[in-house]
Amino acid sequence: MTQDPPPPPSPTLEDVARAAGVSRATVSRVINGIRNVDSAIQEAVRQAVAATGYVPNRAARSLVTRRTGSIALVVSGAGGESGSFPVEVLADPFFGRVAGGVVGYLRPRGIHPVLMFAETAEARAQVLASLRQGDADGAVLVSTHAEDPLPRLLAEARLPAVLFARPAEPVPISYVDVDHRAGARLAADHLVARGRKQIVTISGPLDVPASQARLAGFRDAMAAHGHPFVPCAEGGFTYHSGERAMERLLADHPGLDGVFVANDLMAQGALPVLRHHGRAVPGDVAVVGFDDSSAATACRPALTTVRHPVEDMAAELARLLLEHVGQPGRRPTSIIFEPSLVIRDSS
Amino acid sequence: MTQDPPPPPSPTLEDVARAAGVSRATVSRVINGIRNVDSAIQEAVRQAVAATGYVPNRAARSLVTRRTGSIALVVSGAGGESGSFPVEVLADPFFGRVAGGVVGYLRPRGIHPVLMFAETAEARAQVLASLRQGDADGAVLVSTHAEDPLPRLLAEARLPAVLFARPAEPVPISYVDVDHRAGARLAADHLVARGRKQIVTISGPLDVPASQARLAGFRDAMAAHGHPFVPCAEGGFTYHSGERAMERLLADHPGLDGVFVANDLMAQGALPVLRHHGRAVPGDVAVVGFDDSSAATACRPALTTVRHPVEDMAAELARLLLEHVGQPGRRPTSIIFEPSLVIRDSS
DNA sequence: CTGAAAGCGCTAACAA
DNA sequence: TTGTTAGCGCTTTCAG
Repeated sequence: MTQDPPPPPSPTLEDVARAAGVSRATVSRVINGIRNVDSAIQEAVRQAVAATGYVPNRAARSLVTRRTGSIALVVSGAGGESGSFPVEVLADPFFGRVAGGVVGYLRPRGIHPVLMFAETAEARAQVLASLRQGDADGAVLVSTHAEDPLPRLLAEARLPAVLFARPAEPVPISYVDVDHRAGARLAADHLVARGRKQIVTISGPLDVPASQARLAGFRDAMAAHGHPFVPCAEGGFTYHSGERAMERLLADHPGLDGVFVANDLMAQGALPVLRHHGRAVPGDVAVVGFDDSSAATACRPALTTVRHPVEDMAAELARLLLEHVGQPGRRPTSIIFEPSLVIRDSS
Repeated sequence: MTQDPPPPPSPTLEDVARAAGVSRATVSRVINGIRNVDSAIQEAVRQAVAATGYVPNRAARSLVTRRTGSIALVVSGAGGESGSFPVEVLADPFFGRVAGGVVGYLRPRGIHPVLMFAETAEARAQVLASLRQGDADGAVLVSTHAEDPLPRLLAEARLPAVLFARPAEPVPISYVDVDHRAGARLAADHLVARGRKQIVTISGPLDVPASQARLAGFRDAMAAHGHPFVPCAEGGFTYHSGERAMERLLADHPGLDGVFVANDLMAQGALPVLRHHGRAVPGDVAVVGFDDSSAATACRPALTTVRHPVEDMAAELARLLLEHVGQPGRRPTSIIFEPSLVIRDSS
């Protein structure tokens, strides 16, 4: 057993107060930026803080304020029985963007998110308990699947929470989302403007509201352009599902000359399949993705895609959550962002 | 201003004690699983806990135990001046695997990591302060660049911390790493066994110890096979840098028939370049990657690669950290994992 | 404008 | 085996 000298106890408010020759209360006021403190004293306190190397103790503060000052970033959804859910989710570029947006907003405010996963009933219970116990003041939720029970559970527990994307069934909870229909319309208009005649689409999983909206929006827009029927192959938002869907479409509609793929990752999978079947992109087939994720620029050719402002949305979500934490009675709000078309080389 | 009725105050130990007809201390003992409590009483307490819906208050507990019961997952390194560091890092499949491994170990133990980023001096200071004020009991550090000052800062502050990968300069801190040289040797042996004669390599950034070790290990093994000189193009572990490096190598060594790429992401970038230049893989050129990340199976053809057991390593790292948190004086340890070769279609 | 004092909910001696 | 008690470090009335 090795032993180092025990670390010196860190200074407390009391120590600072003594060094500054004032009371604990005064030091506390200065530290918390409360006005009504003589500026000479403020200065003295600041010096004492610097001299002692004082850092406020979070636990003590939380105990009295009943706030932890941190928030949870919860990834929820129906993961398989495998224990690998966290790995899969974290490797998803979409999640990375959400987390990045949340962190980007929170960090300047000195708060670090607590990462939690809720893919099983047990994990959800753990998350709920964690929040009730005060691991965080509220939660930013990202669901990977529809029908996620967690939003409702959080709302019922009256825990501050906000959602990335509209829930499948209405739940009294704030959320941000992108206008999926409008995005799909952008893609449709673009493919038609490029003179494509046999246009098909690869959708996301149809139990997800976002997938439904993208498909419906695309079909509506195509109908308005005089294409009442658009063949569709359902994918699962993964690279491999994109490959498979493209294979199916090519088999059923060999003459296709335009594809709208409901996310970039599937489009990344579709591209090699097209090439393998001798179709040049964009020469023979124009491809439009959705998201404008890192996959879009990793593709060859680089993907024309509908930009989903995920980072901005996530930042707004974090802002909303902090607002809810600050005013517990606040009514839920939803904010819808507008997508835009990013034209690259695939169409 | 909307108002809901204020939420009922959550029950405290005192409430449970009253309901069970015992003292706070006894309830505390039961909750913390301390023996020496009459089983009848234990049962009564459990019932009272269930009846009241009691959840222990973390802040109060931390205040006295001087433990938060959570750990920080810190991503460190020299990010650019852009504020997008978190987004970039989180989108990296490698980081996802590390985080997944850490979470996989921690979650069954009821602890959720706090996510922090430390790419600038300011951010590092914030991380240090955060740890000192008790946002977490210790830190798992993942550095994206060598010469990261954070490991040393943490060691000097005597904060429990562990590292993924050996630091560039020695620092008294525990870490896990893979045997990079051995992995590179595996790749060399394999390419030679496949009958390749003009073998080249794409290395990672050479200021990173891991990159140096992979390159050195590869060259040593090739030398042992009678190839004293192996051309190398330096990359930056990114998709695009892999493309560029492959272009350079092809220009300088048009006859190359085998490539060892120091990570899968760069290999994923190299593959389309080879195809574009009319080289079939593995027919004309055999390609071997490193990491066995998700990129390896997303490639076409699927990548033969050196498996880097990142998740297992990360889990071990989390275990090590908890050990250090538990015994503050504990000496640093390092654990080296063995890589293995995963043969797929690219060689 | 500043200080004194109470107490947040819990654990850990120490007594019994 | 159980209960009593003293704080952990901080914020926040309430006096002054």
